[in-house]
Amino acid sequence: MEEALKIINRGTDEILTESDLKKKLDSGKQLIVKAGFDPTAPDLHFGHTVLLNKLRHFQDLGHKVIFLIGDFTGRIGDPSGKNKTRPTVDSDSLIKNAKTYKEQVFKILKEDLTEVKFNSEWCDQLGADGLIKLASKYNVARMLERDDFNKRFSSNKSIAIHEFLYPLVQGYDSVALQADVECGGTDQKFNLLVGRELQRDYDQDPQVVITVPILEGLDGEKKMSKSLDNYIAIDEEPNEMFGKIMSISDDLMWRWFELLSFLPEEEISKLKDEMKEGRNPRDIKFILAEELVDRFHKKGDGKDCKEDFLDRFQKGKLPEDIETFEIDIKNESILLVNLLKDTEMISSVSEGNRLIKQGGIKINQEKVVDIKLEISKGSMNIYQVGKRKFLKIKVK
RNA sequence: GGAGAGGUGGGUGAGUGGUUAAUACCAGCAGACUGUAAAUCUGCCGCUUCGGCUACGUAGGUUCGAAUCCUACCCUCUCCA
Repeated sequence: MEEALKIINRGTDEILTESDLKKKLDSGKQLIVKAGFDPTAPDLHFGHTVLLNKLRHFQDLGHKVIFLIGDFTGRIGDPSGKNKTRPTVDSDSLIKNAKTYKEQVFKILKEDLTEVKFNSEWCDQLGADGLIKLASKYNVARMLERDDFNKRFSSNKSIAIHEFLYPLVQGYDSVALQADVECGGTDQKFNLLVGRELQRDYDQDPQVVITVPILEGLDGEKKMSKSLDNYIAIDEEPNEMFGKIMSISDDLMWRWFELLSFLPEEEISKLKDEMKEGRNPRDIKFILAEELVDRFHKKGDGKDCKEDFLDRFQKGKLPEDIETFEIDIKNESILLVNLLKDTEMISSVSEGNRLIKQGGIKINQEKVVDIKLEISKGSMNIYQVGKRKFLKIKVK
């Protein structure tokens, strides 16, 4: 029991309320743990895993997780309302997205203790009547308690009416599922709490709300998200994943240790001490990168990536597994920049010219200096753009 | 319903008839340095068959010449009712 609480506590921001949680755990029954996900973004990234790990902890304790895809909520529209109406997710891509989710999510969650559900299942039946009834359960003053609503309201920014429906519908999900626990990011706190209120209204035992911190993305400042392109997807190539982890700042590294690593807290503070005493932060970042690559690929991959990384960036070696590309040309030779563009190593001729001027293109490890370099038919070389892009091209 | 503000390159945002492919910042990219794809520094940062071409909400118009002026339309925001 104490042990269970400790596991659940790690890495959470808040538990509301801990005494409720204790009670539920004490009851001995299998708890229903709910978490909602966006139907439009099937690419799970590290940011999502903070939450998924938390769900997994519950499963480890034998509880059941409901992975809720908010297809109905998504249909209402974009809350920030700035752009045109958000394209509605048609049922075909919905099914596809759900499938992708499943493939990825079970890298972390246990399949037999997970149920995937869509909230349209019960929301569609609500109808206008139901929605009105639901809306009557809450009031504007309380809605305005939500921080972002509050800010917008007091600074005269627009708040669309339907935005009020979001928390309500999300809360109604908890009612429909009779959730015991709901987990979400700290930015979801208000919505999660509405669930508690509504459940009480429907004579249910209110859910325990658990919030987890929001993970900062590669830039180290903004929250990790696909739209900001500062994310690492969990199905990213091992070397790519490793490299991206190595590219985070030394400061951000500690935040990631805290939120993503499974290392015991004592170990982490030991590493911090070691760095203060002069251990190279790079080596400490290696530990993090190895652990995460191992987790999302297979054990041992992390080590391979590390060796590869050292070879490439320390010793300047070429990577071992360079892809080979064959291309047919009409004439006896082709301009280097055109060749690179055709093989999509660069996106435009202008970019290529620029890279050559800056010394960013190499053929067989040798820097290219001539913008007008021609590559002749029948050649086979290793081309390098920048530090990371390699391709073996055979010109036929 | 009335009054007003504004829509500029991936983002923020200057520019109000002519060296303006468009200031600046951020992001991005390359190079140097480094025990890291950290930090820092430097450079680049529309496309091109290198002749040019296409760009400042959309469509027209004025002009030798417009992102800058005019007209219409679309969109966003603010204030009053």
